[in-house]
Amino acid sequence: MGKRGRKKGANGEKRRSLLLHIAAEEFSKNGYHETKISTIVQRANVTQPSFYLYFQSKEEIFKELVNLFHQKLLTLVQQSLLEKGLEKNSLEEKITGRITTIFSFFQEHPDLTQIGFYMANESKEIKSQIASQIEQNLREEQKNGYFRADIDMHTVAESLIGIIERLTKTKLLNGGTKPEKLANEIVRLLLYGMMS
Amino acid sequence: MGKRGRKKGANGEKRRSLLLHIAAEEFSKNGYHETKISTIVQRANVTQPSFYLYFQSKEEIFKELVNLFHQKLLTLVQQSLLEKGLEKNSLEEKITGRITTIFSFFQEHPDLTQIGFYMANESKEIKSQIASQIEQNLREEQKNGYFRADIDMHTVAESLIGIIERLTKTKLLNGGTKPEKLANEIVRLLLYGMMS
Amino acid sequence: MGKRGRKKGANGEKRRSLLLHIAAEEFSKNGYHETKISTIVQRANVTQPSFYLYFQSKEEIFKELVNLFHQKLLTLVQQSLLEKGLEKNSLEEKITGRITTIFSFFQEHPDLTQIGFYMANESKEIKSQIASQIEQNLREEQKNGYFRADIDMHTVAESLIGIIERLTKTKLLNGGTKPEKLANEIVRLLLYGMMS
Amino acid sequence: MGKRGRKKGANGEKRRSLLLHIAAEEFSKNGYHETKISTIVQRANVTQPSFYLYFQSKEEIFKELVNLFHQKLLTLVQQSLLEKGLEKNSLEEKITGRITTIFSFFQEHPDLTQIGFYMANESKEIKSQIASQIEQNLREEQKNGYFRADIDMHTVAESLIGIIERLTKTKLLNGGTKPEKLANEIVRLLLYGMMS
DNA sequence: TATGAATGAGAATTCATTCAT
DNA sequence: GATGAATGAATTCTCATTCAT
Repeated sequence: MGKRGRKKGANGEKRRSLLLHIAAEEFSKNGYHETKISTIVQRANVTQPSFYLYFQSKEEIFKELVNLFHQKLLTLVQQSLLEKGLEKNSLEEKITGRITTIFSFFQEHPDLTQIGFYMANESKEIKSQIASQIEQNLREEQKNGYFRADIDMHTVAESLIGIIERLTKTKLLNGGTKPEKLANEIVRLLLYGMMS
Repeated sequence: MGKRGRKKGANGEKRRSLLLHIAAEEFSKNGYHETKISTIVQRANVTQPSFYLYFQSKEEIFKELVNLFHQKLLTLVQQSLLEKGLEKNSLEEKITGRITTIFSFFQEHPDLTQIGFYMANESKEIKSQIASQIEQNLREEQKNGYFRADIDMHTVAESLIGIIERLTKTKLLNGGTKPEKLANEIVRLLLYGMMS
Repeated sequence: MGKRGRKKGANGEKRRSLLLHIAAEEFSKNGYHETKISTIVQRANVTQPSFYLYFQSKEEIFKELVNLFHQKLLTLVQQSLLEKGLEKNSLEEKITGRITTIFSFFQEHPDLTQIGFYMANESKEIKSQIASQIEQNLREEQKNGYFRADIDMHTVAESLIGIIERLTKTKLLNGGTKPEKLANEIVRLLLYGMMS
Repeated sequence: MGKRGRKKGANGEKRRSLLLHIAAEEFSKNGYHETKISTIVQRANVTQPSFYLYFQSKEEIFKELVNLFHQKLLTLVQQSLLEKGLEKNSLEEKITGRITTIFSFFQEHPDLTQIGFYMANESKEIKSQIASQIEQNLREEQKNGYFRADIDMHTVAESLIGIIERLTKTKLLNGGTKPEKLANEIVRLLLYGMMS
């Protein structure tokens, strides 16, 4: 009996989580509108009303996935700033480390990334937030004389987001390039430029 | 004679073009699925069947807009390579010129850009095509010794696309930054890097 | 001027007749509902409103084709009864001749036959009429002692119609069997039966 | 247990079957195109989407009816060949029995017959199949010397199908003539012919 | 808690037919 | 007489969501 009570909840959590997982896959693969609740529940071996036991609506489950992504990413970025190990590194290493972290995260959560970073309406704000975070860091370092003073760090931060956005799609998720390598390349490009 | 020549389609062409224009706005603003044929025709003061007089389906009109964008962009990029004026310029000026051209084009056709560069399935290929074009140019210039030999031009080209993609959204179409300024900033960034 | 007046009418007749011909083909091939006015006018190189210059509606042109078939068939059957040549023939030859006439007619007008004999609502009545005509003939001959008295000529007539109906489809229009041969076979079957 | 077993679908099956039944009536009465889903669901006291709960499309439900007819008819014809009772009968009785069986079936399922035997595209093949079955039987009996050797059994089989087709419409379904009587008449006609 | 069954609300598309010139 | 353009009126089908049990 006690068992029953616990079991139920546990099962419920499992189901919810399964639905969430499958939904992520479907949204990521097919987009919001092309994803059907019917498909999700079928894949989860659950009836349609059950779905609504766990989620209020299609939009709601989508939002939840977006928030999940957002949360995780935010935590990550904030932690990344605090990492002790970085302190001993050179500036280049530091920056590369941070970007690697982001790429790694994207690689580990391709579906969430696809949803939260590319498909959601909130993507805009999520990116802005990250961009803003990056900008702050860079400004700090610029103030410390590491970077040329005539560079607009807003543009740099936005550019970096753009690069990450693009390379994540073309080289990380598709091409399977390693996060470290990717980070390295773009940091060198941005730090030293292309001129010989 | 004049009458005869105009006989077929003058009016129809106008309607068609109006529908196309409105559709571009709607798709651009609301996305494919949220755009309803009913809205388009209402705005054009036409009945629904009229729509099907000019376009085979919702998908078809969307595709037409994507193709329009693709065509125009391709022409632009190819012309941009041939422009005489550029010959006398320095490398930096040349590259800046080319990127300015792209930004200007996007600015002139915000709806088409939104559709063809961001929303369409074909976007992937369109960007790849442009990236590939850019890569070729850069390689050439690299061969001529303008750029460091150890830089992977594929990554650079992709990065550039990413930057363009992002800045177009955040600074060009939204913020109203001038194409020239934008191009200038990113070219300087990529050529000389951030290091002081 | 006189020329013009005549020309117009002549052209009109030609067009009308062309439309009628094409319509027959389309109806025969695709059935009533699957046949689109748009297809007919396209094939005839005519605009849609022109169609309505010659025919009141889709139904009307279909009916006209049915009537055409009906008329021709009726004329044929009535003539067939009067044919002098038959008088000298034996009964078997006479009957065979009549049926051959019908098969030949169907073979010459496959589209009209398909429409009037198989597709139209009126088919029922057309067939009944022919059946009734045949029945009368047979009764006459029965009265004259040619046929067994205990045979119900209504059933025979209906059966004959059924046979004609079926063989026209399977052996005449499709298989290309000759009208004479077909008529011969079924007349011998009906007259002498299968028993050895 | 009983409850559990019934749990899934009892009600649904009823609805489905009701829809199927009504659809048969509508198709049979009005033909494929004139039959509207809206009419079917109205008559079944169900909303339109419910229809799509049970059938994929209008075409699908039509096909299902055709298959139903086909299946039943096939089973019937095959069983009819095996019937023990026939063995003791004379040839005439045997054949009459078989044809009676077919007529009876048509009489019991007038809507399915109308659909599967007259309206469907597959009708052609269904009839061919039956014709072929009949032909085989007759050939066998011909080989055994019951029938004249110079008779083409293909033509006979096709003729018989034609007769059945026609008499079913005019005398069985409309006129209400008894299957036995009908079968008797046509068998006698075909076996002994009309000549006195 | 779970599910079989149902539906409200809408969306795209089709086609015969007719204006207006 | 002819046509480019337009439309009224349907019709099939979809899908997220919710009853009733």
